[in-house]
Amino acid sequence: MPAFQNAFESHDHAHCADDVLARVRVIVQKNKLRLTPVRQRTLEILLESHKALGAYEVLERLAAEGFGHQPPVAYRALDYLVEQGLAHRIRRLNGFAACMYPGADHEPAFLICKSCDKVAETKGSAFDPALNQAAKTHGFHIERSNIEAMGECASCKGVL
Amino acid sequence: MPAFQNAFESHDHAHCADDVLARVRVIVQKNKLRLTPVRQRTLEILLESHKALGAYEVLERLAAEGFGHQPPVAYRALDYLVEQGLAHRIRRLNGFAACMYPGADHEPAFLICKSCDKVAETKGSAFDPALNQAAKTHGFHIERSNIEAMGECASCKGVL
DNA sequence: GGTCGTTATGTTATGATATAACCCTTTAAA
DNA sequence: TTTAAAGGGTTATATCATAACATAACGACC
Ligand SMILES: [Zn+2]
Ligand SMILES: [Zn+2]
Ligand SMILES: [Zn+2]
Ligand SMILES: [Zn+2]
Repeated sequence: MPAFQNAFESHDHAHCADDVLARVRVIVQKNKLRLTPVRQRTLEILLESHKALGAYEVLERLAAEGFGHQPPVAYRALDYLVEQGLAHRIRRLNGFAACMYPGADHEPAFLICKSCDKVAETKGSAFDPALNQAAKTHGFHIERSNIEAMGECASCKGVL
Repeated sequence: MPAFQNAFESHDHAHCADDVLARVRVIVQKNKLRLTPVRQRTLEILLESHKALGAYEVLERLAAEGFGHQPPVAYRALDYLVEQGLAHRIRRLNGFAACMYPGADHEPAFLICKSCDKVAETKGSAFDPALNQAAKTHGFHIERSNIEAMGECASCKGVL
């Protein structure tokens, strides 16, 4: 288990990203995933920063590197990563972010800084208890939940 | 306080919607809101069902009733309702739903049935404790949070 | 009531996001 | 080595959202 990295603070991000990639490689082996060149590069691009990227931003990068130039190229790679739990979709930003806890079987939740646009993923493992309670009351079976919190990170708050 | 209505079960929805509208009227008075004809109709349209509506679906309805025919007409009315807390945006569905607890100062959370597309809003009042904890760890100040849970309602599960 | 800044509502045009449908290539299984 | 399934490229189009501008209604004030 890696040391906790605060996405909002400056840190050795190369190490931070490599660490995720190392865990991804294990999962790829274990689950016999086909992490093809486009998919691999897409994941690496997402891992370059703690910001969520739009599909078209990813596409630009891929195209510049010799992959296809059309939207489905990016969407397919991104969708695959999301399906495999290696990336998450951040609806509020119409964007995608690499999963920081691949293989950890968690309900993703995100802290999104409105000032610097960085995104931190939290590794909660279960659903919000209040949500669970509500589901029970409604007779509803939750399969997936998405939590996106908007606010401001400490670094940005300090600057203001 | 109105009786709890399970959005997924059949119920006296006319009463359910009227009840919300009654509470909206109080808020409009109290906060001196300008619930103009387009805005009022937009809210009523959202209240017709427990499904989230896309902006263009709302627009179609408004246009048919003599209001403007262009997207900004719908988006402006919807954005206003959201700003005033009378409606919520459901990012996962690219849609909007009337707030079922107007004036109740709550962090909205939604249960979305993948089969019948109905949406139930829960009246949790505070942030997810795990999310709060994560925010604390990250030195992050949460302003708003959105919780959207996908799954299946009891009615639909029974049918399958 | 008339003046005037603010808010509201309509328009046209465009931007941004996402998917459908098709074709050929690669992969891995029989 | 044949063959079905998955991948990756294309063109075209669907869907969602906003920018920019013009006119009309409102409301505070004199
Ligand atoms: Zn990092
Ligand atoms: Zn920040
Ligand atoms: Zn109802
Ligand atoms: Zn249902």
